[in-house]
Amino acid sequence: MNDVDVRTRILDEATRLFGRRGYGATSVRELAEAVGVTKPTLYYWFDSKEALYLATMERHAASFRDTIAEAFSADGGPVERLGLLARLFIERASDNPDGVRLFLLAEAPRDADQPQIDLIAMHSEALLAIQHLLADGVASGAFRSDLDAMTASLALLGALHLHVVAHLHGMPLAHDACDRIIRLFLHGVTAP
Amino acid sequence: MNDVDVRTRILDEATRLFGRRGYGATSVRELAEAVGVTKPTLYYWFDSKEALYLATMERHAASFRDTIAEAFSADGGPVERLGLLARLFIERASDNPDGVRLFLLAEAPRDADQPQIDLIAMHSEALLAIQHLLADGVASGAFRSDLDAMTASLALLGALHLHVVAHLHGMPLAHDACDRIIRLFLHGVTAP
Amino acid sequence: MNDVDVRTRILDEATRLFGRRGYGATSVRELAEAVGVTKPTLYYWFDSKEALYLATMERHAASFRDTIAEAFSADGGPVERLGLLARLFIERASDNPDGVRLFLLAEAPRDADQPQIDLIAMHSEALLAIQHLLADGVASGAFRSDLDAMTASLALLGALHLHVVAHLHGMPLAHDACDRIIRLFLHGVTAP
Amino acid sequence: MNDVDVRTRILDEATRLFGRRGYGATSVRELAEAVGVTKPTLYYWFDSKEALYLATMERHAASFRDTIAEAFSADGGPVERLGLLARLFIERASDNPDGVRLFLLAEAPRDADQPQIDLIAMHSEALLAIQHLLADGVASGAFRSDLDAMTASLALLGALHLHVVAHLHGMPLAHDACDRIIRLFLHGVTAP
DNA sequence: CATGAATGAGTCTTCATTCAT
DNA sequence: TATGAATGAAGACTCATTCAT
Repeated sequence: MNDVDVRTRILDEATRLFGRRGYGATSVRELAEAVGVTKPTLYYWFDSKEALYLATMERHAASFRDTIAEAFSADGGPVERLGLLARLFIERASDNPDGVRLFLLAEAPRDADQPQIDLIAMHSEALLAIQHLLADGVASGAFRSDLDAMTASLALLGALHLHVVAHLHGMPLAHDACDRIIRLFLHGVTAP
Repeated sequence: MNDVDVRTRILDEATRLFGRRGYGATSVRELAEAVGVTKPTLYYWFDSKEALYLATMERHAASFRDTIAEAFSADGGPVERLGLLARLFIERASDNPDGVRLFLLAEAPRDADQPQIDLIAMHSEALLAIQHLLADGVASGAFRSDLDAMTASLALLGALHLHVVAHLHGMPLAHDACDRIIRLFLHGVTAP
Repeated sequence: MNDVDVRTRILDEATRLFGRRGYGATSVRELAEAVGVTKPTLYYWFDSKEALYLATMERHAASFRDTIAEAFSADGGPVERLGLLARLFIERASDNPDGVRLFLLAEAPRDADQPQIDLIAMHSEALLAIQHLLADGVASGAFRSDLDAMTASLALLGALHLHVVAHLHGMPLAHDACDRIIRLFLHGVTAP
Repeated sequence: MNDVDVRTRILDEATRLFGRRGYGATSVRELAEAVGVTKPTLYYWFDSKEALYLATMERHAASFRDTIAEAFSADGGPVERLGLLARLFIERASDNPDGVRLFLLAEAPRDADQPQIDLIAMHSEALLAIQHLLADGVASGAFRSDLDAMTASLALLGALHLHVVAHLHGMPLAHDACDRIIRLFLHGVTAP
């Protein structure tokens, strides 16, 4: 039907459906129908539903890691790079809502039949990057010296995260939303 | 078996299981076995699996609303009440991990068989409360006058949220974590 | 449909179908249709296809054990009791061809998905009984003193077994077939 | 991989797997993997799974027929040739357990999807040979004149058969097991 | 000769739900 | 109130087989 190769089309549909319905609520039949192939074809390319799920997650985890790495290794001071990271985070997430939903639905600790994927484990790369940038900023005197890097990194990532989630739920995102978040992160709410 | 009434025991187990496995992955049989009753008994108390799910969600949404209201209507200035809200948010979430997971797994937009429950809709009460507190603070001159309440409320709630999630994933939570979050929220990371 | 209880009807059909097609070639769907119930009903009574198979085997193994015990504990000398055992063996087998086929198809050592049931293990009760009777006969002077009980018991049981198998394949069985087998077993083929 | 031609390797593996799992429980995929070829290759050499099964059976039936013919046409009197037949029967069966199992699993009358192969039909060559030898013995005065050839042939073959089956199930076989069987067959169990 | 890729029909099993008691 | 027994529909997965290359 399509020109893209079958494996990729399967992964694309898996992202979409797992992201919308969740792992348990997405049936292999639905997946196959959505791709336009038969179930055995799907099993020809992936060993099991679980293997397909993990492959889907891994594909997006990799792209997420790239985004982080890109911002982290960019030129500029800590402030600029934090801004870039925020911008990229929100941009990529907005461009790829299915991928985001995929990880949102995997967010909770779970057991039994849903394969173990850890949003926090995945986010921890971003957390580490942010913590590094913060440390750089403290070293350069840009950030307060008593800064608690863990709290701050969780706060920034949480802020970005919830903005994306709200956006996915229909809230419009101002064109300068990132700037606002970063500005808040830098200066807080207190009146000068 | 237990002395608590059946309906409550069903709701408790539903919270636990829906929160751990998700809606789709939790079977009515498992639920009945976990409660120690037969399936028809379960259907005697709740019309359907979906009705049980909604009741479970509602019970925790109500308790969440109470928490927010409690903080909102407390005595003290905006800063103190923000601090109280943060403390209560994290306290109650830590005390009730199953309830938190229940909403985490429902976080994504979905269709088909999972009943519509909206984390953002639920959080929006907290968002509104925070925005009110922020507006009070702006009015009283405690917060900067150009404060963007939406951004700030999402940022604070996101920061709290991610702390809780990280905690659920095993990260230890410092006894003064809330204070740190609030302090950061008030003053930002920039060196004075 | 029938008056007999469902569990028994399932076991009856399972004997028939497993005995005719073998374990692997008999589908749960076929079984359910043959019984006149739905598949879930079948799973209500038995945990799995394998559990049903084992229960079916056990039911007939028990009846086989009873037959052996009946002959073994009858009155009379070794010769008479051997004759009775032979007669019962062939009678019961002829009356219950499905049960016999069930064990015939299970005869080979197998692995993987077919549950382990051992024709020899089952026959070994008969072998032991025969060996006891032979030992009694040797003690009483009826049988030759240098008799090899293992060889003789395998020979007698094998002779009976093959007669039954041939009968199941359509060979008519003379009314005095048992007598002939026993007579041959007692005196051999050599001319006096 | 091997030097033997593909067709033969396929037949060898088919003997092994059909003999261990049975026809229905052996999948074409397993067969292909065991041989080390792809499924289409297997279909290049054999028209279908059933055709492969029949070819496998036929190969061993032929070797069985040869064994019988060899004993039957040997030199010596009826007694010697009966002994030879017994020895060859047990020898060849012990040397080729997979082939024996192949026929054991096919032993039961069946319908539907398992191709019709008849252990009795196959054994009947041996039965006829034995009956001929017995008739020779009666004619020569070696065997009793009122001998029932059918009963005796089934008895001898059954005795041999069960010894082989027991051996396949792990029972050790005495080096002179054949002699003991034949001696018993000739003289019976009765004390002289 | 051999294969990578695909399929329609089937496998065993579990689902949420119901009904007579 | 509660249950033992049952069901239609669907679950994930595998079957023997084919076809273009």
